[in-house]
Amino acid sequence: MALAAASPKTMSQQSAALLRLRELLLKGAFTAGTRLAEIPLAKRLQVSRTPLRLALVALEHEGLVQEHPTRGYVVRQILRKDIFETIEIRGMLEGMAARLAVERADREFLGLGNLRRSVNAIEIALKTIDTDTAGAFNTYIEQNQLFHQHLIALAGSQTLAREIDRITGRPFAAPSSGFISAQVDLPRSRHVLRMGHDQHVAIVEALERREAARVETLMREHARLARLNLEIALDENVRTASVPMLRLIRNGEAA
Amino acid sequence: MALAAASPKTMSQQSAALLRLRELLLKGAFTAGTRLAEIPLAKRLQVSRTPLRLALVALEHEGLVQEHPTRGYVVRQILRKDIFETIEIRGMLEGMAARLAVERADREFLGLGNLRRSVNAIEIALKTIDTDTAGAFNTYIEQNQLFHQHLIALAGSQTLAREIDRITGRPFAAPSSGFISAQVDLPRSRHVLRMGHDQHVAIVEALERREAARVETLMREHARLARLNLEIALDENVRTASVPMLRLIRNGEAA
DNA sequence: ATGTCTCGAATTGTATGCAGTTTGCAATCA
DNA sequence: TGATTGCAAACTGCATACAATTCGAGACAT
Repeated sequence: MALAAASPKTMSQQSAALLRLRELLLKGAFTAGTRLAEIPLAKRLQVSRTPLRLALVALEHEGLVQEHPTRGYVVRQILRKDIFETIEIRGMLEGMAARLAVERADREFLGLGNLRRSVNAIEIALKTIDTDTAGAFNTYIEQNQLFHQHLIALAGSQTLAREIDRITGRPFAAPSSGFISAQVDLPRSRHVLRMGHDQHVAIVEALERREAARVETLMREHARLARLNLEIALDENVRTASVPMLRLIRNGEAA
Repeated sequence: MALAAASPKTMSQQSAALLRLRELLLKGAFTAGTRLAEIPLAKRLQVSRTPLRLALVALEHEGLVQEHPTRGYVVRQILRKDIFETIEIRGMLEGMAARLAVERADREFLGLGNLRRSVNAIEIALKTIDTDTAGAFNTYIEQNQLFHQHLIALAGSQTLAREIDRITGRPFAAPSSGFISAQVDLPRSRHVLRMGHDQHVAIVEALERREAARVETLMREHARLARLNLEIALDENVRTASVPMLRLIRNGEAA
């Protein structure tokens, strides 16, 4: 076999399976609860069953699939509740990161420049939001991601960074370009961008002043924008055709 | 203890490998950085390489082992810094759990009885701490674990419970019987028990009064006792013979 | 003596065969 | 008609063989 045509370098089959399967899951290619039969899935991903198995174990720890008691793995269903809680957890962790950044007295915030750059870029983009809505959204998503990355780096905690990474990978836990840009047309979503920007400004200010408790609270609240976004999307019935991942969401209790 | 999730009847080879290897790692059977060669390890764990591999993937996500870029897995080294950060994260998450417990207005805290029972049991045990030190320690460890479990259950968040479980499984992130009981003879450690108990009392009180912010802060601080414990152990040079896991800890930066 | 290159042994990553279960279907019975 | 049981197909979990890499030892050149 070894038809590694698609991979640029020599990527292990396991990584290939992991990446491709994760992408499929996040794209919502399966409905919640679907059994992931190994043989057809292996064929689809162009790997054999062994590396696929390894990928499934990894994805279980990422919370995207679930071990079926008697039979392999199934696509994990995502309850709204789960998403909201995950967002809240992300807020806690990023809040902690912001606090740690302040508490590290050793560095003189050399990294604040990066944060300011992102904030400025968003500020400029937002001025043209009515004429170039898509562009403003794209800039926001891009620079927002950088903002968060830099802030987490400032915390100087490898451990925390890892955890945030894990959480952020969960569906809808953090703004993803595919999801957000589906909402470009909604006025309410535009307003969310402005709110996010204003929060960024406040966060940078709090960091400058070394206001640890404040910046922690601000980051927590900032994370909750993801919740607001999701609620808007569900309210407005964003067509699931453009965001098939939405189909994974269930309202009620666990089924 | 969802970490011990396994079917009692037919334990899969994978679960067996996972449990036994985790135990070995947490016992400090390997020094940090040791390469985990598959063939001898498989022999030692009485499983074949395939399930062992799956267990290693799982353990990587738990943070106990690390993938070597070119060659299998190595035992992850634990920096003091990592431990302290992990403890802090646990405090954040448990604080969130306590807050959620308060915020859930639907239940009338039916579970507070469990918490009170644990608190009372510890209270009684502490009265005999000078005559039956070991017994008091054991009771504390046992009931403390229950206390935390019940509190987390009160939060009613499966997602959060999972994350806390993950974090708690990390070495030294939470009081473990093997570690704590090695400190029975230290007066400072006895004092830590009393502090922990006093905090439990305050936590229950805050829950009763539905003081969300207070209980969150209390839980955070409560987690930091684990840090204090570790520092005492390192200060007093608790013999690594009795807690070989201590050998995994390194002080400096990543090596 | 030090550094580099080559070759061999050992180890990992992958594929696949096999056995034990589970599931779905169908036939039988109430 | 509905439920139950038995059977066959399919699938998972595991072990192992095979191939591709990597590491180390030793020789050779500088």
